[in-house]
Amino acid sequence: MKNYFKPNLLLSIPSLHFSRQNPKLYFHTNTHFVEQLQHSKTLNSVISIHSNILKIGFLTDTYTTNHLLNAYLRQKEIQNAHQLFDEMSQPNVVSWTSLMAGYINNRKPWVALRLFETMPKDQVLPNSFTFTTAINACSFLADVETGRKIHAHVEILGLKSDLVVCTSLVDMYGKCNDVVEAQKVFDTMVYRNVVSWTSMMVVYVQNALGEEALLLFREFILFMSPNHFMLTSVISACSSLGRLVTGKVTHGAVIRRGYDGNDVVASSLVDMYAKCGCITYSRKVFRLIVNPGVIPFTSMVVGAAKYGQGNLSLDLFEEMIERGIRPNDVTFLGVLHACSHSGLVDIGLEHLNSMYTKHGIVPDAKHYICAVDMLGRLGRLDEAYQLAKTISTEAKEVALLWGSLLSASRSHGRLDLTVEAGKKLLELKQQLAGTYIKDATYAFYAGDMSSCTRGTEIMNVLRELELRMKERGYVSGSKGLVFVDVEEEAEEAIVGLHSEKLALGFSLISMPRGMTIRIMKNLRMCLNCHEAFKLISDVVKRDIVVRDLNRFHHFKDGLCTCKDFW
DNA sequence: TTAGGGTTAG
Repeated sequence: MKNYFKPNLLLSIPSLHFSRQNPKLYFHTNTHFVEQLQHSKTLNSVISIHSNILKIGFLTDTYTTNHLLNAYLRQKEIQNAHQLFDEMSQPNVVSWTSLMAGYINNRKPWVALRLFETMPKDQVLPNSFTFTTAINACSFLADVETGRKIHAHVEILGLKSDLVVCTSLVDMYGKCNDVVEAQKVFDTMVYRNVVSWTSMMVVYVQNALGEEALLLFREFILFMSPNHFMLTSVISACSSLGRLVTGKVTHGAVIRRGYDGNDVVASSLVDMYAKCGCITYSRKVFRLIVNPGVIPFTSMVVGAAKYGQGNLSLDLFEEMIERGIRPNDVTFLGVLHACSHSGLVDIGLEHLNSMYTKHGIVPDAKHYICAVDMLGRLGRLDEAYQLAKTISTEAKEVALLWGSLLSASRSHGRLDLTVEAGKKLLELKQQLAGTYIKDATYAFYAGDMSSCTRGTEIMNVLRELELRMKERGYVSGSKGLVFVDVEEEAEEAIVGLHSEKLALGFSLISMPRGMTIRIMKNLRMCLNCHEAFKLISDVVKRDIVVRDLNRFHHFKDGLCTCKDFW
């Protein structure tokens, strides 16, 4: 703590006058320090105030020291804060909770949990603030087991009526993918506000239950007004469902309420329009952001890449570098995706190499898988295979990797590598066989329906759909029914439509854990859409909400202000 | 009355 003792430039009053024997002076000086700490903006100013507090002997006062502790934490000085905490004669519950929160903000939530366990041994009992902080740590760690234990204590101690504690529980269960438990907490909450409703909506969105999120929102707006946090979640739900019209309506609400200047809201809109096939709208919204940071830029880079506008994607990447915005791992996924789909393999590989050398980002399995895909598409299969063999990652990604190579080998007539990739997929399937459960994942990849457990069944239905479309004059080809997701071929088909008018109306039905089927809007022209949805829902045995695509007729470009559309 | 909850890109 040597750096605490900086020259005292602020106060030079003899310490004699500041003893507790002079309560009035003591109070005023104390208030003075607290005010200074609350307004301290730099580490130097905090150190300086700390030095003055030490001189006058106020460090024995827990209230003042807590302010000092938090001033260090605001400067991200966790080590200094912890040392100060250790030096405190009587740290109270506020000191403990502050330090715990400090560790969470410094990305060390496990230390916060350790402190939480230690507290009672130090004769300090946690309160609702401490519980919220501990639950928050579990949320960061996705540690549902510890979360459940803390939840049990919350029930025992009667903290169940605390709005903030319950909201953090909803959030924690959601981050741990336990939607049922999150919903239980939400349903039994004594009080709810816009934050708790938003938390529950986010739980749904992050667990692929966008429809439930929108239903909850419809309930919410009956008696409360949404803020920008909530509208962002609604937009996010629309993105996940491909609900363009609802997204536009929400955009209208954003503008009417004056939230369109908010970067986070704008980023969610950029993403939503891109996912709904309206890259032009994404660009419009993006260009209205005054100083776009890494997230809106990445949304745009990824969005453009996905819709085949590789050059736009790469231009945006260059622009962000020129502006001094540091890209991250997600940005590079978008860049590699763009190169892959524009045939720019060597440029893509250069970007992959530059990730670490120029930007200090270590590429992970996702980046390498993207590179394998990129090489495979262009027929550089031996390089792709050599690279693929070096990648070790989790099962889901392994399937993606070898599925992609299988598809590329097949289309380039490389029987040897087709067999190799097929073997790898088969091995994986055998490994996973024991873990399959009823109504679980239907992961299947373009050009490889054999890897889907009900692939034949699904293919039969899709063939039937195509047949019926043909009966109504539809000519099969790249336009029309697009049904296989996960792999990019599906997206290429979307790009194949080119016309924004057509791409505007595709509907995306996403189901939990992997399976997604897309139906293009022009299917409606060839086949009764409800019929198509019904057929598919029969196959997958899930309830799919049938969307009335005819509604698209009622909306033209621009914003819809129909409030009750949600 | 110093400490606690929700939003965006893969």
